[in-house]
Amino acid sequence: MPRRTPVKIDREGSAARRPTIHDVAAALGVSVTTVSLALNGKGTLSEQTRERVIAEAARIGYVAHPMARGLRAGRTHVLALSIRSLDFGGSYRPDGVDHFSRVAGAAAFTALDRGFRLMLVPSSDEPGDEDPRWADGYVIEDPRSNDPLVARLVANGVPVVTIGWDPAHKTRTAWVSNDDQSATRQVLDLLAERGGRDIVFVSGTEPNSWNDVSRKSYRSWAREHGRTPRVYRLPEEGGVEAGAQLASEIIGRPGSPDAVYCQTGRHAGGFARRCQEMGLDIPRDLLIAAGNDAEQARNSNPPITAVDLGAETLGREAVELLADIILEGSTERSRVVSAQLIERASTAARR
Amino acid sequence: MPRRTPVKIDREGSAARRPTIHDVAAALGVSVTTVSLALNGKGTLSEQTRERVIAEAARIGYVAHPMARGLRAGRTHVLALSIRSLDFGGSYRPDGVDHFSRVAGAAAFTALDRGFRLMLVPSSDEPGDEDPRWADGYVIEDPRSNDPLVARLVANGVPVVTIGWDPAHKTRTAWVSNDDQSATRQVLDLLAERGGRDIVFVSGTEPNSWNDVSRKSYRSWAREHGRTPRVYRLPEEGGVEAGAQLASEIIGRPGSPDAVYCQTGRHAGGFARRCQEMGLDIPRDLLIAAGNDAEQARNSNPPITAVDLGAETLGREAVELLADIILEGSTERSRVVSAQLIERASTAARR
DNA sequence: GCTAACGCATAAAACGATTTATGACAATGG
DNA sequence: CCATTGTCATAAATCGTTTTATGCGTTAGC
Repeated sequence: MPRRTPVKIDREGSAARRPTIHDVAAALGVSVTTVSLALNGKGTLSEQTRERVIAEAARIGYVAHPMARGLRAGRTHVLALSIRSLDFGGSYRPDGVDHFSRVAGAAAFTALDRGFRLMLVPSSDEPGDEDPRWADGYVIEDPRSNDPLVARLVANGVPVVTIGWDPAHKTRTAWVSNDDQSATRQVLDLLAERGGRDIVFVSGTEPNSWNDVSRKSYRSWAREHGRTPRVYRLPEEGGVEAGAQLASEIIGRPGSPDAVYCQTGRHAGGFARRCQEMGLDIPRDLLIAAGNDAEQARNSNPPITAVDLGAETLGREAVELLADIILEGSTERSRVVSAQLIERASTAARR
Repeated sequence: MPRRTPVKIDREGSAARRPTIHDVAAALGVSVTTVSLALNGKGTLSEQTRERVIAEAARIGYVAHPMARGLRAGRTHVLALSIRSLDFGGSYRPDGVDHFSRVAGAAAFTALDRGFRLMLVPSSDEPGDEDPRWADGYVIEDPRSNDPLVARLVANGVPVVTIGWDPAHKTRTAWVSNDDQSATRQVLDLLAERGGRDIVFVSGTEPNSWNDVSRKSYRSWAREHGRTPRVYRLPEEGGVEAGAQLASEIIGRPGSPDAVYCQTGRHAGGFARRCQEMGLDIPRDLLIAAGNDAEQARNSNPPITAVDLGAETLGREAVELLADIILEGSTERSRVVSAQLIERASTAARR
């Protein structure tokens, strides 16, 4: 006996009832098992039956109920994206939003391409937020060192891909990242080539791999080139103001540098502006470069040389990798995305 | 007979089995019905029983399986966000990303506060993309005129809140928006007050309410003030370049304006830069203002006066409104979010 | 003392798919 | 002619909830 006679009394309500697998089965006079098997390419069915089912399903616009499918099969076809650096101590941080949105946008599109939808999970560090029944896998952007969210997910056996890695546990998850070391050296080489003698490095304070690796690379580069490393650390949240503040403190004093490399674009923007207000000419008196290509770098005057981390590529590759792991059981562990050094007027050759 | 003896043989697999409603029921020796009723605040249960259930659920960390709940109750506890202006003709547009990300970020956080999660739905205009079984409601940012996605959703009886409204059907959905008319007039008043005689208006080409209303407001303002309206329309995708291009075409020619109001921040940034390259001083020779507070406005030199549309507020209010409609059956139709005029050096009084 | 009402809890039927185990029938082999 | 094998399809169990309809004692009403 069929479980329900399919639609005699059609509800008049506003929300139209979508066709179910039973409707397809009934229309063809086959069982729901057959329909499911045909649509999922499983079981042993004659090619002819399979085609008939597929055609009929398309005709009446049948799409499996996502919740029903998720419940039974344990696959939600949802990927979760957690932007760690966006949320800190529970409060929303509107800065740094440029990079985030590019990653999220690209990730969302890529997910769709691979048959997933992307869910935003602002990471509140509260247990329960990472419920594995919601998503088939997680992308975590800029995990912090010893990230608790990552730890819980991994412990629960949920596939995770990080963008950048947890500095305390590089091997715990698959990851996608730039080659931050070579990017850093490339920038420093450029600054040196353009006449930078005393190059100061300004880093952020978040304990993520981008900050870590870049800082280490700067130190070793300085050592190799017989220069004394000078590193400052500015909180990312400080933004443009923090950069300006630092400039006030070190420019025009004894030991004032002739070149600055700020990892954070906003810091670079603020630093540059303050220097100009103090009467310096960029690039004549001071070379300046930024470690990410934020709007502040592009739109400063003069525009600031910057590293384009390829936010879109990072987002896309992270999702691709995650999809490969989930769908194909890939054991790939990491992908390196190439960063692009964009030379602008702030490091132009001095005439 | 209980449906299943709860966990004797614990699977050794990696993915830990989460406790179900049956586990809670068994631990207390009550029925699953009781547990469900207690947890959802329904039915007639003694206060004592209710509390015992709640306590036990908390103790073992029970959280309802989202898919099971979604299937049975028809509520997914998911809100979908579609950024119409981000996707056009199937290709991802990285520009305009600043506003998008702020809206999305704020929306995601607000959704969590109201017990929802936010799903990103890049709107490909393909039927099926808007499957109402995925989300309890939709937020649609900057719908186009006669937006097909909006139409399908409304036809299916899905709750929709738009940010800005569909110019062809303002009453079809609930919406959240700035008061674009008063914002426009405020900017124009400022420009006039600072000595702008010949004020040109530069609009975008997307058929959304922001563009529509602002343009109309400019026209009526001009009429009221006895000035001849001059409107240019630049594609949003053109970005900074388009703005610069336009400046080349109209500045320094006969009828060259002494003030410009570009709706799009990127257009304003490009326009300003090109003017300076042509030897003009801002604000002495030309006043300039932008209709949204993009990075390009903030970081130009001099910084450009701009309208802060309050992206975070728009995202937050849209979700709040949608949640009120879904959760409380609210019949509220619209909320107006106040925009902030931010005066900067580009419209400073001329000495 | 009998019925009605009430308070509290539950059994069982959905929701819409996937998966497992099984069956019907035709063809093949000895 | 019976047993074996293979092909194709299906019935029924299951995933974990919510909801509907029902039951069982106890108290109240007359």
